[in-house]
Amino acid sequence: MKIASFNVNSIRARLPIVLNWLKKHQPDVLCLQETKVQDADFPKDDFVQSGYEFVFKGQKSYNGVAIFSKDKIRNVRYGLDSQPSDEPRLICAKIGKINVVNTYIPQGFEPQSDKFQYKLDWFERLLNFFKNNFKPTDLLVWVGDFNIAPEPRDLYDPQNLLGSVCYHPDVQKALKKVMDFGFVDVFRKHCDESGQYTFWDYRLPNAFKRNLGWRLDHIMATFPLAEKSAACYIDKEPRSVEKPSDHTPIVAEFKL
DNA sequence: ATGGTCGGCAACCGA
Repeated sequence: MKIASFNVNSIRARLPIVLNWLKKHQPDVLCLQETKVQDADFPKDDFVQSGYEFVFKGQKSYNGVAIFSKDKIRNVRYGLDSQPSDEPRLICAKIGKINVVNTYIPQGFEPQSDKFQYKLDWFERLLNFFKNNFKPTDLLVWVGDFNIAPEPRDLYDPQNLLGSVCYHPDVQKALKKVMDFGFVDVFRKHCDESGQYTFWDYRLPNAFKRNLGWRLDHIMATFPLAEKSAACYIDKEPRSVEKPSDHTPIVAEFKL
């Protein structure tokens, strides 16, 4: 079972990249974030030949999530179970034996803002979502753009960037509380190296070339599922084509 | 070298 997560920064702008990536890697499940399209305009027709079924929830301009799967997608739910439910930020579904939760967590703008508090609250509401709907013993995978680099080795300049919205003590605490539900960072189970990033800011000149990045996209699994993980890696190849997303896919393989 | 991020969507917002 190969499952991947990719913040595409507009599914329409990234159509060829996503189609090629599916064809080449043949993941069982691909979770997307920042599709940036309302449901009526989702490019369904471009995926009918792909061999995948898919579910999605979006809005005009911002946010938006989708799940592609070879296997049947069951028990689909959108959004948190508290208000505001933020449907374009969370899809939950069951695929095979696995429960999949795909999240696009709020970025937080800046630490002294309402949006930052909203981000912190979002982690807390997500923890309640997990508590209400799952047990730590379930086969559950939580993936997506979390907008947090968990540790110093997960961003290019931890000393100078400490306190920014995606590398902030309050967000680290918020993430840890959710992890304490019973999640394992699958990437870190398989790789100790620093400099392994999934995001490079467009605004920083030659950020990718200089590897000035952040590890913001994650695959977390409950212990019984993490035990079955065989590999986890970041695929930087989609950064080498024309018009790349600012993020790149992360992939995990499970022996089920 | 006379530039200097993207995408959406139509003036700026969000990342």
